[in-house]
Amino acid sequence: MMEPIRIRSLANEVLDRVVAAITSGEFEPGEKLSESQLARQLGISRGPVREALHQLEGKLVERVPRLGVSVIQFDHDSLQQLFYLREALEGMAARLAALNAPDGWADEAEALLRRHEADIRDTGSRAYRQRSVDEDFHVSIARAAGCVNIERILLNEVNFQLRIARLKSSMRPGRAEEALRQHFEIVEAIRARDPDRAEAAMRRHIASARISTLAALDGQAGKGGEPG
Amino acid sequence: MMEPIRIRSLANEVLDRVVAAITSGEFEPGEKLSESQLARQLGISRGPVREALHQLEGKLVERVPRLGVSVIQFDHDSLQQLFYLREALEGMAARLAALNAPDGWADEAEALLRRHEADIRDTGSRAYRQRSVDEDFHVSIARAAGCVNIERILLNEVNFQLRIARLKSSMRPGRAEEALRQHFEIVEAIRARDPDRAEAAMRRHIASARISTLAALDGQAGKGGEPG
DNA sequence: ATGTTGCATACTGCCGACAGTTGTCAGGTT
DNA sequence: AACCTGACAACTGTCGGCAGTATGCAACAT
Repeated sequence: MMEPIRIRSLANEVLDRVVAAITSGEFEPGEKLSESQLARQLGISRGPVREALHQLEGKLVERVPRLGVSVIQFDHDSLQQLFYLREALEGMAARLAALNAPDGWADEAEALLRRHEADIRDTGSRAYRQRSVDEDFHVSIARAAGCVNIERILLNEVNFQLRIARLKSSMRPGRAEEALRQHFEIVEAIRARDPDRAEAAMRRHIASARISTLAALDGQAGKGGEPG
Repeated sequence: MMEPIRIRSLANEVLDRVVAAITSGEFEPGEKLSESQLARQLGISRGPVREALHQLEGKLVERVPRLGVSVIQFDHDSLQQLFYLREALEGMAARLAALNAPDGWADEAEALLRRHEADIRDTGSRAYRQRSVDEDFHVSIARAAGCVNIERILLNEVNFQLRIARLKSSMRPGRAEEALRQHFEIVEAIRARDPDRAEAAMRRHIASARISTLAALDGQAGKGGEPG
């Protein structure tokens, strides 16, 4: 098969690596990232590194003029705001998916959820796989909505920040099953072509995820304690 | 008053100029922007120009690897999607504003709307001033919401694209008055601290703006005709 | 006439280097 | 001992230049 050759610039490569490093916890929140140092470590010039870091500004890193960039930090407020943003965007995505999703979409999504269901039943370790499936589900809805703006923001901003947040807060027992039920509700509303119900179901889902995640974060924050 | 000195890099300066040039129609949609040419015209190196264009990627310009950037084009679909994005984000912003806005906010917003009302009554030319006031109103709500994520996206993505769209479609007679009434409804809902009503009012407002704008665009498209 | 090949031009992606600025720390001062 | 001072190191912002690639055009083959 003659697949088209993917053109990957160095800046793109650096972008992927930095995103992976931050979302995997290799770079800690608040850590300062030096253009020069990264360039030396990667064996390339500062130009592509600079480009990649600029593309992540406001998403995964913060910039201070003449001082450089540092990995964003998450406090209670900014995490709450991230969930509000998700509720708005993914709610609208679910609404548009109910209107625009292709006919076979609901069946495929349901198959995905069945696999997810089996995963939860089989293995007690619900850590990574479940999160990956969960991401796939939400990404699938964003694609089905057919709105490139929303899809881009969810992919390049929300998901990245969400992965950082997930590094810190573990899931509460029972939350996976609850989320799965809500996912089924969303798919059914989209299958029924009911935009109001689809948006409402998605917003309930995100809202309960917000409450659960913030509670988990607060519990861990109390356990870990803060310096000072 | 000791205002903080704004540190402006060349890249920032270029960013502002390019945004102004695109949103004022100096660069037409689809026009190719050459890094080298812009750098020569501005009398600087290609570095800052490159940076600025990268920051506008996906917002005001499109990039094709090894080919460069060109000003984004708006068809019916992408404009509709822009309004869906607005409806989601600004609806949530209105909801959060109803919850978080400081006490004096509603009075200030109402004063802004009164000035807007006077403008509409006094002058028949509702072109620029009205649009500026309209922008101020929506920006004010985004700020009052206290959600930096939503505020940033509205400011750096939605508003820019909206200005391009406004270059092409003129307002229908009576639309300004309708929009003003809807603005008052939104402010009243926020003053009453009623998040459901605030979000619903804002979404009705954006939805009617969407219908009006798309109708105006289609009418002009039929008049102008398309090549081919 | 149509399609292919080769070349000239302009541009993007990338690099190494320089100026100005910021943070740090030794050394001296009060 | 605490504070100020000045130099050193590292980094960001910017620049000019080089290699590889895409566009347009002319010459050639079919």
